[in-house]
Amino acid sequence: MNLYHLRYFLSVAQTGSFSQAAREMHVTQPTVSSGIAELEKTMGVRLFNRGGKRVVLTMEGRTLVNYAMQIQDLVEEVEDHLQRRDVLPGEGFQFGAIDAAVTYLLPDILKDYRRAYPSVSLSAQVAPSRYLVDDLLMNRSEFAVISLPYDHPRVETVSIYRDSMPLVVGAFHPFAAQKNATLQEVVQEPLILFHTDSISRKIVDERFAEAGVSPGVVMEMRSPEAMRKLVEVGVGISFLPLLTVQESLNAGALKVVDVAGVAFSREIGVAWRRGRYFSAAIRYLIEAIFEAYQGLEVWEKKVGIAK
Amino acid sequence: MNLYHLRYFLSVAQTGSFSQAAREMHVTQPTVSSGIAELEKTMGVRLFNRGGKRVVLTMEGRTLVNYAMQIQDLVEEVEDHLQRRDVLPGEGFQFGAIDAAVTYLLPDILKDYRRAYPSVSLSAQVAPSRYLVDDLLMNRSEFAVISLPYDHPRVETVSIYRDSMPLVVGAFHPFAAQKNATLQEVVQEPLILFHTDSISRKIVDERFAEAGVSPGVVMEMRSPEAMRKLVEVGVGISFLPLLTVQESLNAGALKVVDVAGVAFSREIGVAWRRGRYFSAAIRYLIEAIFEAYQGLEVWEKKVGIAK
DNA sequence: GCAATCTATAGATTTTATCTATACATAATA
DNA sequence: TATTATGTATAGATAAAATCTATAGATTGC
Repeated sequence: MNLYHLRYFLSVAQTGSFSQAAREMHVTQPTVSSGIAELEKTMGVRLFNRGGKRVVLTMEGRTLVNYAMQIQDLVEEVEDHLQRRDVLPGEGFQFGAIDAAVTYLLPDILKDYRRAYPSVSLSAQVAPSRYLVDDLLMNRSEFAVISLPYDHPRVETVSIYRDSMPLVVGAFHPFAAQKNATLQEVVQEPLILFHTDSISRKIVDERFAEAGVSPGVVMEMRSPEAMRKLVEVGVGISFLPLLTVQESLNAGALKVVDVAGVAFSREIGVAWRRGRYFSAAIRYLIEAIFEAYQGLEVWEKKVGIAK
Repeated sequence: MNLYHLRYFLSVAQTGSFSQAAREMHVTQPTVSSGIAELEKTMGVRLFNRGGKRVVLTMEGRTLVNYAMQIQDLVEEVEDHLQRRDVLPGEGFQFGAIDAAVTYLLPDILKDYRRAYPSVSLSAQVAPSRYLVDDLLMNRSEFAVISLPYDHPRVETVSIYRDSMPLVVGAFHPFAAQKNATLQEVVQEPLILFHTDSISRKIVDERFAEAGVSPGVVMEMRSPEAMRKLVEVGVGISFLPLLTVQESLNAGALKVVDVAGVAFSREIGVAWRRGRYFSAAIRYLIEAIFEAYQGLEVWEKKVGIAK
């Protein structure tokens, strides 16, 4: 059974003539003849009664017409859907994002996205970068918004946002008054830092190492929000992304303290498995992120405009 | 797009592996690869993300899975239906029959048939033989039960029933008492005969012609039932099929009168367009007719046992 | 009966599908 | 970090199929 033969069959059924169907299908009459013959052979039934000016469907032929039309409709429908890159209702995809991204960078973009693709269900996985990268490598996520840098032979990244990661202290901490401090002073204080498997922590550690000092860590956590709270109530001080603490700064619950000669910052970027193909609905979201921030050109170069 | 490729595709989607799908489909892995590649090319989208131990469907791939499964189901269903010669609900066929056949010969057979094929809708066309043959030639009926003989190069016939066609008179007609009459006596009486385009009439005319007499026809009709009534009330006398008048004879409303030396009879048979293919549901009915009466062997010889 | 029109068939040709062999990439393992 | 096992992609050869041309055989309509 062959989709072309089905098409010939329907045309014959409709026109009542092999010759006319052949003209309609832009093939020769023997082609239609053998197509029908092949169908009849595999089905083991006669589909038409010949021998007149017109051929007439048998009962089995009428049965096949019923099915063939349905099959044909489905084939046309799916080709149409796919070629227009329509998304089936209920269809969706998964992506990853770190806490800061999903909380501060993406909300507006996701809101717009829902308007553009209302039928696409989005599933955002929120976790530390390294877990998100695992998902990428296992093909469980389409892409992820993670902390950079992240070096892996099978992962590509494009930066979209550089976020400073200043030293923040509670409003009543001694540093709050003096507005700046040296690294030597800082390591004397109880520090609340990200867990060692986080990229932000790695950045902090690198700066300390460059300066030849080692911090007195009192707590390690994975949740920046929790860390913010702890700093606010004076449990310790911390280097936290500006995105995370902006509100507390505005409210006066936290204060930024310059650390002489050392700038802490981390980048946030989009990461994906190298060579991955992006469906139109997914590419739309990624490109909306780049448009809102930066990196569209780099992305286009890496993925290839042609797509 | 090709049904085999769709099958490969579904297998890959299910197993997450081209190689495994190939093993499942009993083809080589490159066959699956090129099948998927061909689908992707004609659709213009990527269906799988490769590059891992397992391949993973893209959104478009998931869409195609949806459709491919439906298409596959329909294909299997129709193949099953046709190979088992099942009849789709509401499907049916048309056949022709003369009045006497549909009234006296077929009722029990049709009743049995409804039990064997309850979902098949039968449409019986009741008309004089020559019109029924027109339907056969135009492929509007599958077969017809008509009066014989009927000679046409494109129509085959098999006799199933020989019906005598005696002279019948009303209970109070003078002939009723004497039990027999000569043709010379008969032509003096007002005769009610079938219309000239009927086969039964032709038979009667031939007998008269052989005897060298010509009847005094007072009425020509197409309805044997109406003729029976007219004879009963004494409008005239008639040669009518025994099937038609049996009840009236039993009731005493009509009497049979032997006509010296002349036997009138007509045959009823099944006719079909030469070379016609019969669906199983139709053949079943025809063969039920032959089994109930006669002619099964002749039919099988003419149609071919192989079918 | 004849011309026109239809379907079937045979044989040649082209296209498509499949296979074998192998390259290349990735993931797991030592 | 190299190695092995397992996957997919690709090139070229082969097999299968679909299609075409040409023509025969049949039927309808004039």
